[in-house]
Amino acid sequence: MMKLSPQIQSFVLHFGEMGSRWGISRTVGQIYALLFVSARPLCAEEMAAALGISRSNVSMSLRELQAWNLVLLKHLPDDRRDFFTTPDDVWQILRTLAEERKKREVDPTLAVLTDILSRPPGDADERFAQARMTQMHGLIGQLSGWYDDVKGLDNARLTGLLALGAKVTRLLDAAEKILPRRRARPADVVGESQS
Amino acid sequence: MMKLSPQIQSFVLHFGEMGSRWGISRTVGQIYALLFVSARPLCAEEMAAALGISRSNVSMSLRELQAWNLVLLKHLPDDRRDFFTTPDDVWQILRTLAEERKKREVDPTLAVLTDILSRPPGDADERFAQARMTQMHGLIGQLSGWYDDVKGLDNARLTGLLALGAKVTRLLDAAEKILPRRRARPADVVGESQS
DNA sequence: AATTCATTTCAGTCTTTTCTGAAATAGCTG
DNA sequence: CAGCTATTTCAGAAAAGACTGAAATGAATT
Repeated sequence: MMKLSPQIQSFVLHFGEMGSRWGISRTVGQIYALLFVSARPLCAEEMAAALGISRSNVSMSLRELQAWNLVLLKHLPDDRRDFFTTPDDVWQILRTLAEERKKREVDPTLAVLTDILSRPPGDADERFAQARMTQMHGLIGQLSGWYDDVKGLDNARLTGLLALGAKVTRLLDAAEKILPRRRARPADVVGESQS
Repeated sequence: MMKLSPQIQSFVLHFGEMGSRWGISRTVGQIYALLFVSARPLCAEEMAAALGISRSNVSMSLRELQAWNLVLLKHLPDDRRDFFTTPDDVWQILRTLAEERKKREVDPTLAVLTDILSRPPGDADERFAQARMTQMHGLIGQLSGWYDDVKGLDNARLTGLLALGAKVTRLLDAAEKILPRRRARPADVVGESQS
């Protein structure tokens, strides 16, 4: 069934499991993992053999990976078959993943919230519910804005940003002392309990 | 089945759908959404009625939400029933979500990678695979480190950090000019294509 | 210790998702 | 265009997951 080295097999199986925790199927996760660690592009037949799954399953899974932009189609000279790889810059992979997940999860949620909040609340319960949704909308909006701001950074700057981490706040604190800024709009901070 | 106002119903149904895209079931998503927008704590019976699902399903879903630390158990005076709410600080909810997802997804992956990379590679293919896994390990390690660094920040600082966004890099660039730092360790940047 | 009310458990059913094999499609090549 | 070879599609089978009702458990009250 699987003629993979134990190490690669562990990796592939783990990604299969993880796939289930995300929205993707076990097979899609396994195929991605396999391509990721493979030294050369693979054709569908090879993947089916390596993972012990049907040819048609590979076909469907690859289609899904392509929809996620996680996989690259290559053509070898004098070979009609389709070969596949993953992009090799892991930072780029991260960007793609973030972008796709935002598109599928964050944006629709923001849209639903915006729509609901545009309608006037009926009774007190609805007014409360809208207040809560406003908080959530504010939070997601801020995260989304931060992401848009940061997604264009190149690898070096991204690494730098991460390395800086919480140290940034020293600057913020310093700035606060010098020019005390007005607080964030109430709607965005309602329910704040820590601080 | 559902005697909820249209607005709340939209919200609840959307979270049900989203739940499926995550590792959680539709029902768990709906219950969470319902509690989130509810002005007062709800008991299991009420949730079952509002969502048109069985009492036992509510019980199991609540158990799962508790495992995620996403829900709070309350007791009302002179009432034996268990009532539930969500924490009301959305930033705290975000922290909890991040923490739990890290625990379930990131940490196990890091463990698997560490284990595999501790074994000596056999042939050239395994050497390549390990190089790839090293890249991934480096990336996840950096993200994980950043998270650990940032997770303790209070709401105000977190907001500030997000608001700053990419602007931080100006500082990084400035620092770069003044004291040109040595590049990140090769293992962490192999395969870098952008920059 | 019997009653009442709430929660949990779980075996079985139902639903949804994933996977397969066979057939259809597509694209070369002679 | 006939013959290959590779890919895609899709109806149904298989597997996984979610949900229910009934029974068990627990906890408070009389």
